[in-house]
Amino acid sequence: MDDNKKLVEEITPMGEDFARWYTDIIKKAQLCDYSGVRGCMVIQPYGYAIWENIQNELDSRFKKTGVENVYMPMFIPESLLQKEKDHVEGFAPEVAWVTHGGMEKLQERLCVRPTSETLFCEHYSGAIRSYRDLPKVYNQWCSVVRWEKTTRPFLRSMEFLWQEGHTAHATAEEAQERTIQMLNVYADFCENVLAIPVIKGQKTDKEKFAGAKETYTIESLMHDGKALQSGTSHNFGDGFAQAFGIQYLDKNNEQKYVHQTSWGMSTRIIGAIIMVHGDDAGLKLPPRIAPIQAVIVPVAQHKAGVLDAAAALRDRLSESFRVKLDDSEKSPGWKFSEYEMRGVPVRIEIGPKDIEKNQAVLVSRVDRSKTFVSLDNIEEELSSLLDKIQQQMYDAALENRESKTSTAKTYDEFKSLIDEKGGFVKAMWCGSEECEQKIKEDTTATSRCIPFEQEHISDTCICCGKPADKMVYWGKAY
RNA sequence: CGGGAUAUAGCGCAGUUUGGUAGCGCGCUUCGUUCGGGACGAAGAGGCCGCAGGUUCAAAUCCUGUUAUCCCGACCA
Repeated sequence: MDDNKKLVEEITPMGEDFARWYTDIIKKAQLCDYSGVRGCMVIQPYGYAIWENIQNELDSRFKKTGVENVYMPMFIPESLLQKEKDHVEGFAPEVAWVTHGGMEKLQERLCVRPTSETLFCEHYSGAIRSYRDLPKVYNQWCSVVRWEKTTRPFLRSMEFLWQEGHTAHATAEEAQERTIQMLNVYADFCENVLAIPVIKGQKTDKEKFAGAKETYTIESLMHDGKALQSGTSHNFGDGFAQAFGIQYLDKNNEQKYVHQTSWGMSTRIIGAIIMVHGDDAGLKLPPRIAPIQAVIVPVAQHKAGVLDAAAALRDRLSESFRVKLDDSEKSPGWKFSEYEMRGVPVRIEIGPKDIEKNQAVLVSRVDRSKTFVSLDNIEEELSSLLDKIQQQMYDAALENRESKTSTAKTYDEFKSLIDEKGGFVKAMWCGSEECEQKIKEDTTATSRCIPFEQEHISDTCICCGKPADKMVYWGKAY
């Protein structure tokens, strides 16, 4: 076929208008819909199915590290929210308040949780008495509300789904270990399940979470060269413990404050999947997260035996894969485009000619390559094709990130790279917030992270020229 | 929260300047022919013109207000 032919007329090409491409994909793939509630989205079955797969994959990884799931209230009394000073200052501008219960004005207003540190802390302050009660390694799956000024589907909505893990430990070392452990879980999940390569590192003081001692992050790069914080893990030290009085008696009968962590990943990651992998033909889902891994499209389905063969194939493959048979009356060509647009990794065509030869056609979403495979060993063929696609998608994402990552030695070079090339720019930083602020004002780029994998680019700060020993990833971010 | 734009059938739009019977394309329903990259014909169904006020004999159209969405900034997962 002619590769230049635009199959899906409704999708704005990425190169023309990336923001529009993004919303086109979401609408056409039926991931979510707008609702009558400002800034809140209706997550549709296909989008929610992706979230359920994310939940399953993450949750099982969490549980292997000893995490237990709980559920906390969605309301936080104002007095409770205010116990930790930095935390409340960080979140106050964007919380929603409940002021009335029925007709009655409340004595104390309640905020709708923007995050649940305070609730976990209050619970821990009562539940922890002795070192024998530690560690507490809790997580909850829930939604939170932040009163955002501008919103975009998945990337920033007023209510969003996420998980938030909150732990309490006897020692600072143990808390730090847990912080990094969970960051590694997120990184492993992104790279191996979502096929999204990430940069692991630490946030600067300016960018860290309200109330945290240290914030760690995984940063990924979208197709348009903008960065997206894809997961975070915070070490709170004993700051919250002091504010909330969370103490335990250690083996020597001494009162000690606990050390805490929190970590989260949200439906925002679905935005990353779209923007890292998608192309002008639509969404492209990594096989390990795709709600439909293979769609069976019967060809000439009115002919005797075709639908039966397709249904039999579906039943067989459903034992090991997430498979859908589309036996609707749409033409095959329509179905090809439709499932391509919705990002299904593999299409399986089966028609009279195939049935005669005991075969089916596997078509990859990545490059539309066709393979004719015998029905005798189609499970093996499909399985290896899905693995291949998963790997190809990771490789392509990595290549895109590498091609959009550069190094700057002078400030002029830095500014022009940020401005013209975009992507990540690696540069040395002295550690001062003034330089960070100036860079942001000059370029709108922010520090994404101080990566664990450091490189020595030069001896001096890209901005002020003073001695610098930290290499930082900079970039424009979502 | 500032600056700009939009809201008419499920989706995409015309109609608004100059007030006068609600339109087009796609989709949807039924029947027939089709089927290996978005098939074709015929016949149908579908609207309080975002919402609330106002002006007028008459409002999708003019005036207020309001809500939602999009784009660009500032703020944020």
